[in-house]
Amino acid sequence: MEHQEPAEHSTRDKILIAAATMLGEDPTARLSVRAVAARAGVSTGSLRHFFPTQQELLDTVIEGVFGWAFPGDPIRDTSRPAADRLVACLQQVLATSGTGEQARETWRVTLDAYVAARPSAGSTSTFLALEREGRRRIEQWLTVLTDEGAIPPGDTEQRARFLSTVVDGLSIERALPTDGARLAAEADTLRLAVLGVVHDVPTVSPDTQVG
Amino acid sequence: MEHQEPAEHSTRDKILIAAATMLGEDPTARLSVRAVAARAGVSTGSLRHFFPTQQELLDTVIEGVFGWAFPGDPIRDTSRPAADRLVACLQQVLATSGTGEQARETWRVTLDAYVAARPSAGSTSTFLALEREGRRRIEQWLTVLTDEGAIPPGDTEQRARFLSTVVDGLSIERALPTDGARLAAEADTLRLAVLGVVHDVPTVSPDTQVG
DNA sequence: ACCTGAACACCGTTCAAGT
DNA sequence: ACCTGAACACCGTTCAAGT
Repeated sequence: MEHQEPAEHSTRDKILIAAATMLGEDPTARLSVRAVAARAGVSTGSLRHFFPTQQELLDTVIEGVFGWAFPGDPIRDTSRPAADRLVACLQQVLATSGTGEQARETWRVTLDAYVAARPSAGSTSTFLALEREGRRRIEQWLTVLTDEGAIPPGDTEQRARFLSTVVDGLSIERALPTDGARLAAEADTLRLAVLGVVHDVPTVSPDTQVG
Repeated sequence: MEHQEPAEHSTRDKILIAAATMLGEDPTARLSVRAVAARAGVSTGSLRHFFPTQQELLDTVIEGVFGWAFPGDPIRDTSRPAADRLVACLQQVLATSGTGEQARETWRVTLDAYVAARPSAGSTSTFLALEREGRRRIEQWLTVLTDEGAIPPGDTEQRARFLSTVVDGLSIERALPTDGARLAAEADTLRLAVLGVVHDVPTVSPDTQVG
């Protein structure tokens, strides 16, 4: 493999690196235009030139952070049933929570930042951006399965939100005390969750149907 | 029942009513100090006097919105669809988590006890007992609906575990930062969860059907 | 095309001053 | 105790002006 000298970072890269560094140093950091621009050594106007909106900057940074996590996902392995593949993808997400002491540490950090004290407005928006990115990932999986016809068309955003909540629940339960049965139950729970999303049969009787 | 003249709303009430109205008109509305104060016809300083922090105002308003909901256990109210009843019961469970500062306090206590340090064997068994009791309650609801024929026979314990996880997920999300959309999404998420439990149509192709 | 920095219209919070 | 409104230190976005 060849090695390349860094030469000179582009302004855009400097901005992204500054923002990512700040996030690394403090996950609750508020990535304001002025703070990031100063850290990157560029003007706010320059930052705006590459990232016309603060949301775009945040999304780009967080997308990058998420990107380093999952290499291949099994969503397009059509030799397996759609539900199985979706379960496998969610298991990958859940795997980042770790287990036992690692799971506790993960939640300790999160809760120190957001629950122990009332979070600042800045750290809140960072958290929401992270959360949104996680949902976006699930939405992509759902879209793949919908295109396949494995999932009936419907509100993808809402379904992603639901699955995201299930993963949150399993994740916090990993950090709490547990008996032996719980670990085995995880896969079943994910299967039931996916069932809520995959099937398309109305459960209400036709005459009580909502308009 | 007696009727009472509104007489005069207190300043505090005027503020809450203004904020709730704005939220009703537009769930994504930004409830800024100045906007709410103007709508209520009071000064920003006066608003701050009753709600020292913007977060406190928001929490109080949202708590109120959540509050107007559940008196008794609706599981046997056969005039409603089974799925609706189960959703209502789960909303009751979720309601005990509280919202805003109360939700944070609930989780703070739980996590201090079980996550901050590795818990003792004694506290662990207490926790597990509480958890088991919560699941048992959900199992009873599921049994009622199964007896009715509204839910196909199946592993009730597993289903209760799943629903319990969903409630856990929603509960921890109540303690974490949130945008306005989450409130509306809670009911939808519970509905999707119940969907995973209520329907009885196999999602696998008939030839792979379980006997 | 890239970059600057001032200007604009906001924001949440604080606080001296009134009643 | 309740209420006012100015002031402070921020924020995201816009934009004329430079290179």
